Amino acid sequence: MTITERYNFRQTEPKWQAEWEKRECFLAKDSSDKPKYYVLEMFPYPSGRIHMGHIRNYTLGDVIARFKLAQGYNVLHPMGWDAFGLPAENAAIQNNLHPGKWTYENIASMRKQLKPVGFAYDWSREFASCDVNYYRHEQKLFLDFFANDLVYEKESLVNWDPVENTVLANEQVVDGKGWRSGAPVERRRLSQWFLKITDFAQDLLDSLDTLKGWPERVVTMQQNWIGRSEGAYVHFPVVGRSESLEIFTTRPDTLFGASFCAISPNHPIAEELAKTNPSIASFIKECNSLGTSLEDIEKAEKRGVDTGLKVQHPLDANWQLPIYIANFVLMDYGTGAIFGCPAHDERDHEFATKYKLPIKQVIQPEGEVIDVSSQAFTGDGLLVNSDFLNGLSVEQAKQAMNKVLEEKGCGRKAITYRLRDWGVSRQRYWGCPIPIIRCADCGVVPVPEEDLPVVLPEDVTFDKPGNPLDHHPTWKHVNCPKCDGKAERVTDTLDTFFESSWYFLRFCSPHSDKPFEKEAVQYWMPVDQYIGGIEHAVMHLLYSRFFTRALRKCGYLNFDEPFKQLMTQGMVCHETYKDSKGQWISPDEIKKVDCAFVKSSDNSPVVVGRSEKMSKSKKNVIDSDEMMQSYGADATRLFMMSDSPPDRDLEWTDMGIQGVWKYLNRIWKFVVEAEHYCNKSAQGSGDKDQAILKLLHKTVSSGTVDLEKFHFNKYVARMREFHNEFEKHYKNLSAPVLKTSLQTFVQLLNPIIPHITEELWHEMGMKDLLVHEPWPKADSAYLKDDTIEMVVQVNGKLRGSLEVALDEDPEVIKKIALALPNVQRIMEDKQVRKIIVVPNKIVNIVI
RNA sequence: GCCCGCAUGGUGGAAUCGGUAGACACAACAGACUUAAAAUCUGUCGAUCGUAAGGUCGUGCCAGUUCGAGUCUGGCUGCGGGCACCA
Repeated sequence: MTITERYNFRQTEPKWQAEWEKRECFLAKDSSDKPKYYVLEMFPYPSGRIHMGHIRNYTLGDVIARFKLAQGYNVLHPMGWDAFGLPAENAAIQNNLHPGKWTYENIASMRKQLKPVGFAYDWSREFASCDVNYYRHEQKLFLDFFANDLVYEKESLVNWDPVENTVLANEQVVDGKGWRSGAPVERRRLSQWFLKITDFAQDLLDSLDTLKGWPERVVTMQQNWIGRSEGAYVHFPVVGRSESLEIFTTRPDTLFGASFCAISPNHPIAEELAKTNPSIASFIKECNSLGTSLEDIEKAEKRGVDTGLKVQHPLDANWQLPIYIANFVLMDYGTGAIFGCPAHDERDHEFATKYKLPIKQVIQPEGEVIDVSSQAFTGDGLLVNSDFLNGLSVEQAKQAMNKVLEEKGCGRKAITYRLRDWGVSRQRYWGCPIPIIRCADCGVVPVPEEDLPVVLPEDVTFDKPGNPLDHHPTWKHVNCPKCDGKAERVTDTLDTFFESSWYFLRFCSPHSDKPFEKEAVQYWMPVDQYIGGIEHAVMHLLYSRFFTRALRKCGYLNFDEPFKQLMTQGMVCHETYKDSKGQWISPDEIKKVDCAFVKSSDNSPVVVGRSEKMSKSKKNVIDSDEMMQSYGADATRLFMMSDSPPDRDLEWTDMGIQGVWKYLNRIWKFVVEAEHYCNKSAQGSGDKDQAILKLLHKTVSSGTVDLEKFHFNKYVARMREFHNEFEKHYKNLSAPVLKTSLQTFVQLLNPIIPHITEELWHEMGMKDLLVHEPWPKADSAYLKDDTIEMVVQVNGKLRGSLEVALDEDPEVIKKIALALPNVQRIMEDKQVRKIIVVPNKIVNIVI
């Protein structure tokens, strides 16, 4: 076998990677005559191994980067590490390793895995967010936010493990218990730092309309997350007390249908009552054992306890309502108190039925009989049993009620948002220290800028629970920058979403001694194409949108939206397997015998399960290194791109990667052979030349559109279609047509399989690198057809087809269609009622 | 519980604006080459009736709009993502 017969990726791939690096093909220049293009994939958490989900994410970005490079853009395509986070601390506890050591070792091994895939990254811009040179700037940004009134401190609820005396992440609460101690968690108040994202709620909502390049579902999810609602605050005087209970409602129109008020278990009144009332205290304790996760709270059975307290109806002094403490009322939303109208709200209805509270109908839909005792009616209608609101529509009633509430001084119209301010305090070591000092005399004192960075101490221990920064013997003890008296650092670190909210700005000028250079950000931002998982649809993307607004307020930049276009990719899945004992087993522990899988070790039968997201727990992870070794980067890349569209899940299969590998060899063999054929001075026929040129230009034209829309799987299919046709006829082409067609074909494949195409380009005797070649352009002269095929239907059913000139007269088409034998046969002697002609597409005869 | 998606042959998917359902592949089957296997090449490949021409059914389920629905509307079912301290 000669070298040209089989493609040797083990030699080729490293060779061209070295060449690209040597010639600095992918270094982004901070100024250029070319238009700029910033393509970014969500930077990875350095968990230790590159998995297939990473490879898919980065291949998507890489194909775009290479395509845009060829199209003549100045491309920025960077890579870095989202390196702070909980897993590093867990590893530290388990293996007695420093989180920093663990993290940097992981980064090194992941970088080593990533390089052989041949991504067109500008590696000179790489950084890890746990580098002091990254987080020192983050501290500066925090201080600027502080100075610009975007930071404040307030008490909020956390999950507390009473045995370990530690704050737990939601993930660390399993069935209401601490994951290590097994102790039931408690909700506990803790003073925490918050960013005022709600200052921008309306703007974050309004600007979503401008994000035309975002998937609609992500926009909808953000809209719902921000959750603007118009309603009213209403004061209910508490009977026998001087205070009143303030509630928020979106349905002031139903105020005359009120039958109870409910407050959160964490409402001040509830907590006060708990001090003297043991049954209330135990109910609150039970509610608190649910932890802080909204999901758990809302899934739990709706329960309440009567406080014994009564409120007066704001519009009728003789009407009293009970106050309940209810487990579904959240302290974080509105005022932590609601009024219940069971007839017109499902949750209130459920609650009222359970505690035998009155259900009073106040809305009557027109021309419909309803029974609110059995089911809440939430639709539109006219107000009844409601004093001055009677006869009004829901919308009119809302306005009328708001007006009266305001006049009587017992309420006011208000707009609220579901969005809450962003709590950024974490009681953990492996994060960016919050640069604040507490002084007994001066209070809260920000760390002076010249004292930055506040560096994480290296000498920490993880032998006891809680925050090592808090335990550290010396770190937190400092002198107050104002009065020089004894003071303490805040030992909380920032939420890791903080790092990922501005890293895309840092990539524009990663070596700057400021957070970023204004000019560089001005030039590169916004990110033209951002790519990552749908799981980040709300939080990360919303925080980043908030950050640019906050930075704008601080004078750092002058735009609001960081990501012009967004692509959300699906997961990488694999079949799952279980052995005869029902234990998960991995794909490399099994083998195929007579169409069924058995365990390699003992030939026992294996149960094949459905395809699921690759995860360690289900043992269906395919190692990227193994694929690199067996099939190489191009094959892995091609498989990633050719099967599923980017936003859907991709199922990794052994057969699939093998098929792609075979195809790479077919490309190799074909191009090499055809190239030889060029030199045999082939004599082509004009007909075949024209036909292949037509197909070639059509392929270039529609292929370019596919790439622009990120329809990579269709793009690959189109290339194969062209290849199939080309391979059939290449021996009948003239040498010049064969040559250009081959070159264009190789070039079109380049963004997806860059190594083999670079090698073929070289084999074809081209002097420069293929990555330097401009993207091919389609000649419109080849794109038009003179005649087209039209389909003929009778009553919407396919009955035949006809070939006519482009834009043929509809009357002519009708005649030809009616004359078709199959149409004649179906019609028999029936009358034509109507004929619909859709130009150049279809004829439908209605009989 | 709430919010957001998705569902097309044995499998992954294609169908640009409501206009030929199944492009391009994978698997399978048959054949060629081979001592044999692999590789490669050729052919078949939604179901069903029919010798064929051709017909009927078919895009998770039930309705609806339309000359025409995978695509639009309403109602379900199943699966997935998110729910604020996993990243």
